[in-house]
Amino acid sequence: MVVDFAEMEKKWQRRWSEEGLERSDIDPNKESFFLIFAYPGVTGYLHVGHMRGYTISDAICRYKRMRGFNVMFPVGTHATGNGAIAFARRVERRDPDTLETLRENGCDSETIAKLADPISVVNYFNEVYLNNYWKRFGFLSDWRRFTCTIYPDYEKFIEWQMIKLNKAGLLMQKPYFAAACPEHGPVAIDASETDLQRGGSAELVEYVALKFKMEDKFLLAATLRPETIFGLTNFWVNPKADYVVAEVGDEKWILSMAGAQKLVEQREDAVIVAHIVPSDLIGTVCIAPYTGKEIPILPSELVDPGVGTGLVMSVPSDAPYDWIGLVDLREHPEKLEGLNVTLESLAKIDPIPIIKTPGWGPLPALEICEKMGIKELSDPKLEEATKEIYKSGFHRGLMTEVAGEYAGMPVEQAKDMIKSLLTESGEAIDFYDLSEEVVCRCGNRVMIKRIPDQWFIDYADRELTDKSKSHAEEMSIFPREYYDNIQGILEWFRERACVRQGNWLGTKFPLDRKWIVEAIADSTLYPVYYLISMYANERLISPENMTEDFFDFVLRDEGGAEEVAEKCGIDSALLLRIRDEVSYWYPLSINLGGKEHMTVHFPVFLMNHVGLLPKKYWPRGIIVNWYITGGGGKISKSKGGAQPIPGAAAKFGVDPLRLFYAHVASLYVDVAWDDDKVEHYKNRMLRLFSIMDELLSAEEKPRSRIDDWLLSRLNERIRRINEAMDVYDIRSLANEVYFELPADLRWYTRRGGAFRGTIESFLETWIRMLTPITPHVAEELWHGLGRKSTVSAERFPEPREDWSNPSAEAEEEYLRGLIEDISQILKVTKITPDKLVITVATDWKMELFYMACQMARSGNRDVGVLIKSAMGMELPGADKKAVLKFAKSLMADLAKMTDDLLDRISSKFDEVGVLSSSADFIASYFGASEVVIQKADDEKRYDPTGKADAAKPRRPSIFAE
RNA sequence: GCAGGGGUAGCCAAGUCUGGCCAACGGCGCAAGGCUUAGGACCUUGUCCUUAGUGGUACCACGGUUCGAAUCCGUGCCCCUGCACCA
Repeated sequence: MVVDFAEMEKKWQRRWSEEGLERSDIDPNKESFFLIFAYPGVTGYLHVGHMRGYTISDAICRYKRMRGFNVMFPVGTHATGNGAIAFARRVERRDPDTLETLRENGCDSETIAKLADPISVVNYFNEVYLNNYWKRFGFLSDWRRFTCTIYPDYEKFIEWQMIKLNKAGLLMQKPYFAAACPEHGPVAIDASETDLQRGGSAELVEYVALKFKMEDKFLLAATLRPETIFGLTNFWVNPKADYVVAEVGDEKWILSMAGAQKLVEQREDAVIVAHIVPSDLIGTVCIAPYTGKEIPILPSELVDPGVGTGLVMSVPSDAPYDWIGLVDLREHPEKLEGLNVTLESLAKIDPIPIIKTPGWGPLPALEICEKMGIKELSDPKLEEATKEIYKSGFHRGLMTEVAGEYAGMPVEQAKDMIKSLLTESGEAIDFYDLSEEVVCRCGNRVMIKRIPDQWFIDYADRELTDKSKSHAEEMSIFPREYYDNIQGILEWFRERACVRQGNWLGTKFPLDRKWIVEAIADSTLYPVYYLISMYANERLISPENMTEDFFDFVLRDEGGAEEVAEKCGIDSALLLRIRDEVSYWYPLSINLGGKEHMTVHFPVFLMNHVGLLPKKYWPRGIIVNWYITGGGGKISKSKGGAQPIPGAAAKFGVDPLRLFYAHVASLYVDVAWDDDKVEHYKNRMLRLFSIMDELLSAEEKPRSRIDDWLLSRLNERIRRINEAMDVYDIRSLANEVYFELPADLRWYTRRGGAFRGTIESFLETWIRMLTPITPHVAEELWHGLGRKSTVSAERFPEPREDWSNPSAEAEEEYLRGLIEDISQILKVTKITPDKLVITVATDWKMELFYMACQMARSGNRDVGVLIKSAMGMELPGADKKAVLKFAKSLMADLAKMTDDLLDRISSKFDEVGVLSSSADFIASYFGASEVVIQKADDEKRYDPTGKADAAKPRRPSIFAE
């Protein structure tokens, strides 16, 4: 079968657009359904995996539309941040990978030339997403409402949001420590390294820097383990490093040059005033904070001047590096040459037990070095040893008696207490650093900078948190696990920095225009903005009209129409129209987004709604989707999927892709992309056309029992599908519609079904059900059936009483069970049957069976009672022994059955009748020339092996020869 | 570190909340047959062991609750994901 998917897609998309199916306007007679997917960030081309969530969104919306809802499904893009800037920079410096990607995606050189400008990048990709992705995939989205976070009208909306947050008391300012380049200001540290030359995976490290008194100055040692001060034995200085004196207030601090530069970023009052040579330090002593202990200063080349403050306090009991450092000096006295340190003084240094950890002796560092055979400072195992000791000591260790008032306390707890004690007494300061070297694009080293007046949104606010949590309980949140987890996430969510400076696209912060609103903060309330964007896009309102009063009125029902209209300079009728639009469509029914939004976007989306909009506008649902990946994580070339999205659409067809997304797995697991799989879905699509052809061209036969069966099955599946879609289980819909129903159809045909009326009813119903997932194919088939309407605008089937036929289904199930049994027997015996004898149980067994069913249904499954009643019954032809035996096995069977099954099995039907009318079918199925149907009590029965009496109700005995 | 998810037959993947039509949906792969005769198409049957339709063994491992467990509880082993100025 040849199907030109591309042409078919174009044809129907044009038709939908002509009919305006995608447009969403108020209709007071219909209930609204409003779904968005979390808009993508504009950072480059998307790949086929990204289309999964979007496609599911469209399928859900199409389903809802067909169920009679008035559906709103707008799309937009998120351009805030540095993604577009980074992209433009790559184009500007003609990065080969970037240029190749652009060309692969069909971007001509003229366009490429324009993409050195970030705004052009945004505009370019907005077009790509809209035309090459979303429209290409047949989405029925209201394109008039498209918006982007850097549009001037959108920015007015964000300004309003920030103003309202402030008025609601949800903004606050406090110091903050963030990565920054000394020249270019704030930079983003992330793996894509858009701002950086290297160091994208660095993390923020919070040290405590302890002050060790030395004459009139302090040595500043950064540590992660302040609780180990009790085990201090010495101090480490790198004999080759560059040290300086920094003046901080009226104190003089000594630290490495690099450390001092970091210090300057973190404290405005710090100034570097002098250099100092390491040999002036080594060999002298300093006084430890808190304990007041005097300790010697020793050399160690392992002290990295670039890490922390470039000075290290030594705790050989628990730090393998420190222990081996001492060992090293003892064994290499030449390292002490020219330094004022004697071997005798070294020999006096003994590790002090400070932490008792289960499984370890008093000096774990010595122990682990021994165990792992570490003897040299150059041994790479030192790192592992350090981690091991730290992990077990921190989680399970207790402070020993040397810790004074902290003795016996868990390390985890002592650490925090000692830290705050030292910082509060001025004996230590917080000191921030990065876990690895981070270098800005400009070549400068990125450091942690103190931002004294950072703005935050106070998501820790008690009232806001509580309201959000209780509202989340009322929402439809999928999957179930996330419904449960979101409670904890909302509780955990703290203040969040909401503005930033630097190289960044986004809205200027209205309270202080030196800031730009950060990328999560401007993407929380936006679903409601789609209800306004259309008016801005159509130039009915302009950004100047979009004042605080305007938004207050349309989003919060505040103020009088006339008065507000005058203030913001637009017509009051228009103002009312926009407000009505909001109140008709809002709240949002579903926000669908990827799993990465679970701890970031979804909570703030919810809390901003709760904090700023009236309760009637709080969102109703969230769906989280997992990804299509390439086996290892990213989409890879080996398994396919690396091609641009339009290429995939051309290769496989849009509908096969849509079916792949919907059926390959539930939304809540990651799935690897696989060309072969998609290819199979394509075949499945093609098959739909031939199925219809075959059905319609078959020679008609009169209506029979199998017609009842098919319609009843169809009806049951409709019921199941609608039930599944109540919880957005799109995979179940796909499974029933694309796999189960065709299987039913095959059985129907095989059983001789070919009644035109049934076939048309079936097709008509089935094609409607194909529409949400594979709309183009559905339209094509719908018209192939001679319908003139667009099926996308038709109603989705609902169960109908007149199709339901439980007895027809029961009969067919009985027959299929029998066929299975016969197959079993033939398989085991390897008989090719010429004659099949099927014997139905005797009447008295039937009678007993029904009675037992009645008993079981009324809750009585006791064998004794059954036997007693059986004995009292008149059962012609039955002997007591047989009755007893049968009653026992009967109750054993019934005991295992569910009520539902009991109900079904209890209804009477005529086994002999069903079998007689199917005898020909059974014969042809097995290629037998004769099928005999008989009753067990038939005197003329054919029973060469004496099996006939084994027949039970619903389980006839079988003999083959 | 903080939080969360998961281990199901050769592979992917339903089922687990609400225990019982579950030897476990569906797909893929494989085998046989059919159709057709080069099309990666389609249809049928089979695909844990055993067996005249029975029985046994199975849903990471071990233990428990129950008349009954893939499903509930406990312990252990293994894998994965997200984490805030990256959207």
